[in-house]
Amino acid sequence: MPYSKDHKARTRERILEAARIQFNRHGFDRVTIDQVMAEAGLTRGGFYAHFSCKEELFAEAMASFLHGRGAQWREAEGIEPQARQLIMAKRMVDAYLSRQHLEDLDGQCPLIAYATDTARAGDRVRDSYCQLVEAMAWLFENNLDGDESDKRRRALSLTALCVGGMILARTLPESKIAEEVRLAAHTAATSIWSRNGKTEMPGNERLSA
Amino acid sequence: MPYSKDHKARTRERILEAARIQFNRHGFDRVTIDQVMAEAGLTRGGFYAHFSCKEELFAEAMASFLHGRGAQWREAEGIEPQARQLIMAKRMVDAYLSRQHLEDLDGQCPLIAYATDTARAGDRVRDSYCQLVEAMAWLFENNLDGDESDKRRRALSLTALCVGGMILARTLPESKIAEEVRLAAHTAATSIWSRNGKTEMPGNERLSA
DNA sequence: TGTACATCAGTGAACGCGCGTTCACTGATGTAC
DNA sequence: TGTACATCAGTGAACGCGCGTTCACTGATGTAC
Repeated sequence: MPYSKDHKARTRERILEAARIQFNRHGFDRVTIDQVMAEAGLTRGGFYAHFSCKEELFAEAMASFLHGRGAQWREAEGIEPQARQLIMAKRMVDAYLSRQHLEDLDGQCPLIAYATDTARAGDRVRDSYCQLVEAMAWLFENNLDGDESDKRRRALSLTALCVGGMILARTLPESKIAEEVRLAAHTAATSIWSRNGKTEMPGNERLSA
Repeated sequence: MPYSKDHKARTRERILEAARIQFNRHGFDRVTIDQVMAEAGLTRGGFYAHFSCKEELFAEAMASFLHGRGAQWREAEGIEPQARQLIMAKRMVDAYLSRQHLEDLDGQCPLIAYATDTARAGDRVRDSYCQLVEAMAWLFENNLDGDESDKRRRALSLTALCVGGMILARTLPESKIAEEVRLAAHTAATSIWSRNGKTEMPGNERLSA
């Protein structure tokens, strides 16, 4: 057994991290395998010893966020999943919708950067995306007050608001409105996490169909 | 002057409509000019008599939505911009977050389908995107109650919630959670449009920086 | 301790393909006479 | 009314380039003896 046991595993991690950053910056289609491998200090040919195809790399890079860069981020922001207190949900919302997070293109949450690419990709990629949504919703849900179904609903709407607000702010040209959207989303999110108990139900039958 | 006056203009519209649909389905990078032109009943070479490059086509196709397919959609949903009544904001929210809209990939709002592609494109494309955001926020703003700055804020957060909820619902694998997100976003949006007066302000100084 | 060997992570040239863009040409149409 | 002509929207072959993927090879390293 040449090379130490975890030699290949560490190389794989390097490729994944390089890929995650490149995909964040340029999107799936505009990142080449050459680019990723070069960024990881390797050459093209070695790629297929680690991944079966480019799309698998994408799915794995997205999945790596949760326990990699995402965990660092949660730690830095003082987000402890098990805390189970309202203050934690607020901290999440504040950090997620912060200007720092908006500007940190390399470290940004994949839910923001990969949405459209994922919608057009295969099941494996979409499953990775789904797991991140579940993880984010879970973090919110476990740190809200109220009855179960209401907590779940509010957690999911917070997720939609955080991700949606950041996607818009990132997509709009750097201007007044991008900031306005981010801040408006934050205000609305603050209002959702601080409101306990019931919210109005939609009255449109098409929606509950 | 061979060909009637508006002959070329009509051809251009055909190309734009074909492009809008193809971009909705497959995204900017995966749509070829061949594909668009064939869909419009033309051949490759004629393209550059109408547009200077592929990205210009993208910007124009997005811009064409507002007065084209988007106008049809608003009409079908009974959304009259000038109505200035709360019920109109509700109708917008209901229609935007409806299952019909989610499933109508070809007619879907570009804010949902083009977000990530736009974030990586040039100024012209981003300006088109910005105009659509402004238009949507304007529609909300003019149909809400409350003081001006509060209306604006709620209009922008409704926009973020509608777009974000739909992007997530579209990106997640077809499953329970995709529906949950869409419905949760709708519940939260309903709560925002029906709430008049002040909402809590964020308490984090970083956000107002 | 030192040497030969087997393993396999990584290399880099090559393949095949498709795409954006260009350009010389065609042919349908409105107009001048 | 009919014909020759000018215009220019649209054609389709060709160019140049880059990318995902393959594959025969290299060479660094741990192990057996």
